[in-house]
Amino acid sequence: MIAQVCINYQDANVDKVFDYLVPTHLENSIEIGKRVYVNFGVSNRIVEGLVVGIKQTTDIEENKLKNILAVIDKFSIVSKEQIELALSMKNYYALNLGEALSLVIPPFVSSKQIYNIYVKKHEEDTNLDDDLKKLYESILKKPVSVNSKLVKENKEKIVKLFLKGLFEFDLKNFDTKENSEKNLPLIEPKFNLTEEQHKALNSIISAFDEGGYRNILLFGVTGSGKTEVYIRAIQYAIEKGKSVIFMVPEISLTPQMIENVQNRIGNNVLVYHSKMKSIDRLNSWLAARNKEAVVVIGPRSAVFAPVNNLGLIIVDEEHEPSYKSEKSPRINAVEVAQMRAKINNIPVILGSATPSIEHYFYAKKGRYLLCTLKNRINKNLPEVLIVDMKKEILEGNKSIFSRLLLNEIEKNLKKGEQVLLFLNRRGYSPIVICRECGYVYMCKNCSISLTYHKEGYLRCHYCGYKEEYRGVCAKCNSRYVRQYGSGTQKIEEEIKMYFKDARVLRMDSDTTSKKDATEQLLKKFREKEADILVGTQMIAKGLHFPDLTLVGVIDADILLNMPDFRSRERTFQLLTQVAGRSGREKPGKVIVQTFNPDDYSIVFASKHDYESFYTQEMKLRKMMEYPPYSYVVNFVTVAREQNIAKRGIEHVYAILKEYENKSDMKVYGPSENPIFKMENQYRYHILVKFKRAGQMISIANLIKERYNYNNASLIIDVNPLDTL
DNA sequence: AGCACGCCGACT
DNA sequence: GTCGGCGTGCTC
Repeated sequence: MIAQVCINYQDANVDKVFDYLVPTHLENSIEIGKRVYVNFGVSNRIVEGLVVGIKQTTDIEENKLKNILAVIDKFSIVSKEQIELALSMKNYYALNLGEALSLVIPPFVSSKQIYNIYVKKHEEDTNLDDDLKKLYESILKKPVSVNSKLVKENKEKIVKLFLKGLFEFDLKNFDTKENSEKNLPLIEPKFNLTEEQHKALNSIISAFDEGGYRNILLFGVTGSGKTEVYIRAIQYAIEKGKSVIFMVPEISLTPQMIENVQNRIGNNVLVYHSKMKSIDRLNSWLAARNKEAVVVIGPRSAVFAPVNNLGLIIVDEEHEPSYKSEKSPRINAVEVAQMRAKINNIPVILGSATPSIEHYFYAKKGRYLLCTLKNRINKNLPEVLIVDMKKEILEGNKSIFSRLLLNEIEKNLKKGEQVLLFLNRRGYSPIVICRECGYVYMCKNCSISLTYHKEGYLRCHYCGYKEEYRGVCAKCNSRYVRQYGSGTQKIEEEIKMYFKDARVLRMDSDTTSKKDATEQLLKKFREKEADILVGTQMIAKGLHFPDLTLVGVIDADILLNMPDFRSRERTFQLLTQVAGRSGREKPGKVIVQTFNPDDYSIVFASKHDYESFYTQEMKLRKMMEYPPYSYVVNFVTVAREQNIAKRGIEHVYAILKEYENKSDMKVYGPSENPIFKMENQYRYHILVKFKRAGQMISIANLIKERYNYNNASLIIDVNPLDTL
């Protein structure tokens, strides 16, 4: 028997699978997904590896083949399917094998309280040296975790005992939640599906019954009842004994959704996300693995849940950027969901009110199945008014608020209805400048201006650097220092000046950093203890307030002016989303303030016209050869010294040049990154557009393999959402 | 990651 | 002549 082992799976550099001979006494305990000890390299040092495959024969010469020394996990910590998924990710994102595997390895493996070293079975005459015996007895009495002091100080002895087959890793014995599960009665809805919902559900069900990998784009405007379609699809799958993974962009903003699903599906609903207590997370992990058919609901990481009999994946708000990881490995959970669906031969539902351009394109082309929900179930869409802020200024209004917005706020306050003011920028003002010498306060770690916070400090919104604000220019000592632009703090302050009696709440990452703060704020607003809610991105999504009838978008241009080809798509999506907060139960209004009142993303968002936006945007994408007309990879080199980062990108460029004529690609750069310096590291990048996905993957992997300038690290971002 | 191999400069 | 710098490549 031969085991295929990934060496040091957390580690980056041994990026290969190695064959090892399984000695007969280990044949019963070895399994895919368990970790093992093996000899590695010329000096035969003992390293940990993960079994990723088992086979009967090998091409490796007999004298080179080494033995598995010990199997160290009692049960396999990753499934065969998860390993397959990791291999798909490795290929698509040009990752190291180790990086890819670490995504599917459960976090409890390194948890102190949960995963421990145990004595496998106690034998009296173990025939051990005195100090080994001492350690053995100690662990026999009290099992220890990998991170414990005892293990760290006795690394070699522990390994020796493992090699003797005396130890194994296992879960700590604790009460599983099984008994405390409440058997609440299921709540059945009082309403029937609309015709559109029926049609969508039927398409989903027949795709499910047919089997096979299939993408279904569920394009439903806000309030058209997508959730109900999801729930019925989940019910259907569960009845057929299949599990479902239900992905949501952010768990903290979807408590109603979770509650909804739990009320309808019952005990087999598992929540799974990284902010859970590790014991709760383990419970979900175990249940996912042990139960026949479950629903796992969670954000990005839920796509890796170890469920059995996976029959359906649902991605809600498929267009949300939070599905993409900003850190390496830069995976996109939507793409990973597709990979997993493909592996399992099952359908994946992508739901959105504003589908990503690429996905809608594929749906229109027939590559995806398209289901549309056009009608809002109860009410009509809010009326959206655009205010040209250039005109406001020309006509003498220099305030942040347009006259129209102020008027409408006043009306709302009189009626006792609520207002939401949206500005995608926190802090007081994003720029502090000396009017004497022109100095702009910059972060000392990043090429980013510091944002003034009214608590009296300046903060970098990229690395978190903070310094005291003294009101004196750091360059010329002038007192003529001014703050420019506005963030949510300023909006809050100014709106209180205009409406002295209004009760104003602010919700941004500064006011929600404490635990439960988000819930508290939303509860206050829901119970009408406040009239106006000022906030960033986080108030744009999913919230439902019956008395909220006015939404003001203070500055619609922030996203629009990002140096990125998706800026219009983002703007359209965000405007549509935030507009959807208004008038959910009564007629509502939305006022959009902008300096670009004619930009099609703003115009079509105000008309709730996705189709026209799509058509217009596609013209641009085609002309500029952006996705879906190309596949984009961003290569970034990062180093503490500028010229080292530069040299790094030149290496990448040299390799790219070799392939430029052999494949259908266009190379842009090298150039400095839009944010050149970040967290004290300089960054250069090259953007490459490929005509074919296959070529993108092979070139990205080639660059990864051949890039060997170790002074500057290389980030490969496949399908980047932005290039900052 | 380690470790060996190998191909050049500065030394007893 | 050889000792050792670290660039390159391999580890089942």
